[in-house]
Order: sequence, then structure tokens, then C-alpha cells
Amino acid sequence: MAYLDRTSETIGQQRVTGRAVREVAKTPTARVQRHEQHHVIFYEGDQAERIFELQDGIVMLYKLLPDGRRQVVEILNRGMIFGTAGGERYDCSAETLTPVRLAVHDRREVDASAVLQSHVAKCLMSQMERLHEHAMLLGRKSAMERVASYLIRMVPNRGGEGCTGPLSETCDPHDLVLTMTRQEIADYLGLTIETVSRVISELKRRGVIRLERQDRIHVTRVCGLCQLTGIH
Amino acid sequence: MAYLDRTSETIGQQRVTGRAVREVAKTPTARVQRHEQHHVIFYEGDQAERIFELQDGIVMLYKLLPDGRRQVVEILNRGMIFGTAGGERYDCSAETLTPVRLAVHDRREVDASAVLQSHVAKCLMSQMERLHEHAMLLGRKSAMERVASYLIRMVPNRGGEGCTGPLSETCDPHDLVLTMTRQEIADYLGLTIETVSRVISELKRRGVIRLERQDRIHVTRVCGLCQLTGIH
DNA sequence: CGAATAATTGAGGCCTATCAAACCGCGTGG
DNA sequence: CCACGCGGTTTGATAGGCCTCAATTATTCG
Repeated sequence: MAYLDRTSETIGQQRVTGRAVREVAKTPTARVQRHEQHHVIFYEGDQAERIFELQDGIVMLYKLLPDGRRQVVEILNRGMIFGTAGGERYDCSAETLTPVRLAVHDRREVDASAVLQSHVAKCLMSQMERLHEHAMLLGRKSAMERVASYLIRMVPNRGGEGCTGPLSETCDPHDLVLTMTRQEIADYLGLTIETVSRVISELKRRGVIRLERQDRIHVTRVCGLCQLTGIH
Repeated sequence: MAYLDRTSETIGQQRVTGRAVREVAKTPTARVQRHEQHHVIFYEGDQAERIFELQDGIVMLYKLLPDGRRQVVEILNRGMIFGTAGGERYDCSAETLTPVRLAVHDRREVDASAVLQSHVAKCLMSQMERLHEHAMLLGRKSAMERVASYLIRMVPNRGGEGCTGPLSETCDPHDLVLTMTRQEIADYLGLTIETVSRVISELKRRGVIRLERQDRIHVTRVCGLCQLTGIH
């Protein structure tokens, strides 16, 4: 998976991977922001003046079409970077899915600091892999495979290449909590809310999962779920 | 669009955007590679030891599922970076669509060089925007919108936000050459080869395009095409 | 406890995939 | 020169998966 070996170093701490870099950034002490759940951090089209590092919580990035269709393009968790922009403006909106804590950097500050740029590069490489994986999901997977892939991602040590299949010990049942509504999941997976719901019901019917509550899922057969993702 | 303001600086030239960075990379003179059309530069799963910058030509990155389904995740052109990896191995394969010239860097070389990292970060930010755009295409657009979006990308100054619509002067007819086969286009757009073909035929029928040859398209009505992309 | 919101379920239709066949351009060789 | 074969493309018929619209049920919260 994408976020395996990213050490959870924060920008503020100024740790550097690889060879030491003599140049030290001027004002590396990032401002810290906190936001409640369902708070929009910035909108698509806003002037891209800041770059954010997610210290805690979950953030989603999404894009809209003029007619209202929405695509959630990234789900970010601890340690990931967002607010990077190729041009002048943000290409997507950023909204919190949980309460979050952010490290905020001015864009110019990042441009000027080799340490920050290095850190950003590292993070972006990992995030790019997740985007590739997600392109595969959106372009080539069935609804069942998409939902299974989505769920398995929340089971630690599962869903990746290293997933050794049924022989592994990690096939135990597992509980997980959904931080996204059906609508948000649908917009992430390129499906409709109804299809997501139907697939979840089908998974229940097959005995792969059990719903404790709408947002609490007990995965009875982790391996069964894994085999539905299309990657085995 | 993603690749508007990327200056076409190459890594080897050692130019730095933003504030000057005192630290100079040790061996910034990249090795140069050339490859023919349809040559695989690396495979998904290979040890990720090198990072590439595309100096000339076109490269595609793709992922495969065990059952053979393929998703082309990126189409790269001049100035773009690939071969970046979050982990030990490449998450996708890289194949040339035309003859190409590459600047090749050892991964450790990049890790050690602030200048290179900075350059990589810049490029990745732009490429990430393209991936977001593509996620929208794959998740939310119809076949017609996908093909129209694909074609309009090859018309300079079109398809982006700044596309001012029919009032603009740039509505002239335009010729373009496809570097991808129908199969590659289909795998990029998350469609089948038949659907791509049918949509192209439909565009012919509507008088939006004309096929000079299978890989040469004359866009009769650029604005008409633009309006079919879903972004207007 | 009841209203508002979110999720599920059902019926039907559309869009795209699938399977199959025809077509086209092009190089080869009789 | 033209038949031939080959790979890629187009077109057709059909089926199926997911979307749409609508109604019902569950959940949340005042």
C-alpha cells in the first residue's frame, strides 16, 4: 500500500531523511490549526497560499462538475500533505471528516525551504501511489470490488501486495468504524449511494460482514472480503 | 490544467525556482537514456532504484490486475517525472508510446540532493492535479465525456478552466495525431475498445470531428467538443 | 417521542460490456 | 498485380450491471 514506510515525522520537527542538508529553513515552526468535523478548509478555485500537513484526523479532497456531480479524489490521514498546487489555485476542495489538527505552512515558506520541499516530495510520492491504485479502482473494478477494496483498506496489514491470503494468521474477524457517510463513500468510489448500500447488504447476506450500527462494521471473514477486491 | 506554468527547466541544468538554495547536489549530471516506441522502461513490482525525467516523447504508466484488466494511470509528456515510489518497488509499469529521451537519476542521488527533491516536488504537484482530474473522469463522466475530455487535452489552450467558451478566438478547427491505439485509449479512460470506437464514430456522425486516418483526427468544431467534456 | 436525516429496498431503464462478425490498411509473397 | 493474412478497428446484437426514481425503513437528535 501507499503509506507503509512513511515515518510519522512532522514538518515542524525538522527531521530529514537521507543525507543531511546544511541549509536550514527560516521559519520552520508551522502554525497549528484545529477544525471540527465537516469543516471546509478550502474550496476548489481558492488562491493556493497554504500547504497543510494532517497531524491528526481525516480529510477528504473532492472536485465538482458544474452540474453537481462530485468525485472524492483523496482520503487523507495522519502524516499526509494537501493543499499542494501546480498553479495559482487549488484544484479541489478540502473538507474534514473528523475533528482534525493541521500544520499550516505558507506556500512561499515551503518554496524557500529545502527541508520542507524534501518532506513534501516524500509524501507526494506515497500519495501518488494511492491515486494510481484508486484510478485502477475507478476505471476497472466492479461495484463489489470497489466496496470490498474500500473496506479492506481499514483493516490493518490487509489489502496490500503483502497480503498473503488465507494462510495468514491475520484472517481473524475485525471491527471497523466508517468515518464517511454512504454518500461520501459513493462519491469516493464512483458509485451511487444506492449501489453502495446494495453491495453492503449483499456482503451481509453472504456472511462476510455484520453491521453493528450504520457506521460500525464487523468483518466476519477478512479473507473473504480480501478475495472480493479483485487483487487476488 | 495541470501543466500550465511548469517552466521547462531540466534537472541537469540545476536551475532553482524560489529562493536560492546554497547546497548544491553532488552529481547532478543525469545519465541520458533513449528508447524506441513500445519499450517497457520498468515493470510494476521492479525494485525502484531510479527516477526518470521525460525530456522528450510520451510515456504511459499502467497497472494490471491478476486477471489481466489494465488501467493506464498516467500519460506523461516532456518535463514530467516518473519512477517515484513510496516504498521499495514501482507501483506501476512504464512504457513508451513514442521514441523518448530520458534523464535518469539514482534514487539515492535524488534523496541526497535538495535541488532534485525540490524539482521533483514541483513536478509531482502538477501531476497530482492531473490525477485528480482523471479520477473525476473515471468516477463520474460518461463515455462521451471521457473521450471528449481526452481529445480536447491535445488541443492547445483548451479543456482547462480558462477555456472561455464559444466567444474565444481559439475555436478554429484543429488537427491532432493520436499516439495511442484504441486499446490504450480505452485502458486510459476506463472503457472498452468498442465503446471508444463507437463514441468516435458518434462524434464523426455529429460532425464534430473527421478522421483523416485512424490516428489523425481533424477537429471540425473545437467548441462543440469542449461542450461534451462535462466541464461546461 | 416525533421530526428530520440517512440508509435501505424495489422496479424499471439506460449505458456500457460482451461476444461475434465484418471491415480496413498494409506488408508479404505467389 | 493481386490474393492472402494479419493486426487493429468498426459495427451489430444482446445482455447485464449500475443508475434513476420512488417508497419504505432505520437512525439521529431536539
